[in-house]
Amino acid sequence: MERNTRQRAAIRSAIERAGRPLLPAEVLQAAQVDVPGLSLATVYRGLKSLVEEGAIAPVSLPSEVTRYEVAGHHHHHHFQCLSCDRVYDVHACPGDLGRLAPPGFQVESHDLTLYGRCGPCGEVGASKSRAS
Amino acid sequence: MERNTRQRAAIRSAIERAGRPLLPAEVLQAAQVDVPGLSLATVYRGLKSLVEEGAIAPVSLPSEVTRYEVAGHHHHHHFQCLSCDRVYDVHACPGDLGRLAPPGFQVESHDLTLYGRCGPCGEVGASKSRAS
DNA sequence: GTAGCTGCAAATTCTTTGCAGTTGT
DNA sequence: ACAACTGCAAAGAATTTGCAGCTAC
Repeated sequence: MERNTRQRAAIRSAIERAGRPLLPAEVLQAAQVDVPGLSLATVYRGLKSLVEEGAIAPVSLPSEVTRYEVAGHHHHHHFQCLSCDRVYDVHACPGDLGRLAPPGFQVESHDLTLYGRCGPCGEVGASKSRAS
Repeated sequence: MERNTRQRAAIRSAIERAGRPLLPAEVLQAAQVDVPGLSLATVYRGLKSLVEEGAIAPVSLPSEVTRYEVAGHHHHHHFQCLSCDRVYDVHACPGDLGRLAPPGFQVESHDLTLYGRCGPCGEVGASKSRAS
């Protein structure tokens, strides 16, 4: 079974504090506040085991490296800001998409990603400035 | 400007014949029928320049390597078979998704991916057999 | 005390690039 | 002719893994 190490706690805590899906590199940076010597390999191993125990969930978007967020949200989708690249949860769903598939195709699930300008970026009118 | 080489013609032709989005490795395999010595590096270079001249379009799905299909289709989405991993076009769209975003978020575009069992796989009941 | 964890470095996978030789136009 | 293209091998970027030492239980 899993042990309760400082590293694992720091990884989990970093994701919980963020409130939005984080990249492995962002998790590393945030978790190094608690555990300065933390390595990226440990972050990857921690992320994998936290996903397996159901504490966090992977968020995979087209052309993007997999991010991670706290698990337990119900079915939801994501919004990616075209300006800062940050990803946000969208707790809404068009629903009933099975009818869109070609005849003979059986739909079991779906992923939806919205793209545009997020609240913070819309306010300041920043153009393609990376997230902090 | 671009030159008309056997390699480029073979790459383009492989994608046109497929009728569905192909992985770079699938393009290589299909194009090697025309040009046996074709290298993967040339496939990548050819794909990039064909995208730039608008002949083909990249298809990027969550957790998947970018595939390529012929350009010119109007707005559409994709279906990925959970059994054979192949990707198909879906010429339908739920439309009007801007209302799903949080207040203050501006939606400009969206990506939708359906998952399930494709026609061919549904018929034979194959379980997780890779595409040919 | 010991099995599981950690950091480091090396290995993997996918994609890009440098280079010297080849080929359209 | 000459610039664009090609194959090969090496370089990159993201992720995984082998290993020897560390640590929670």
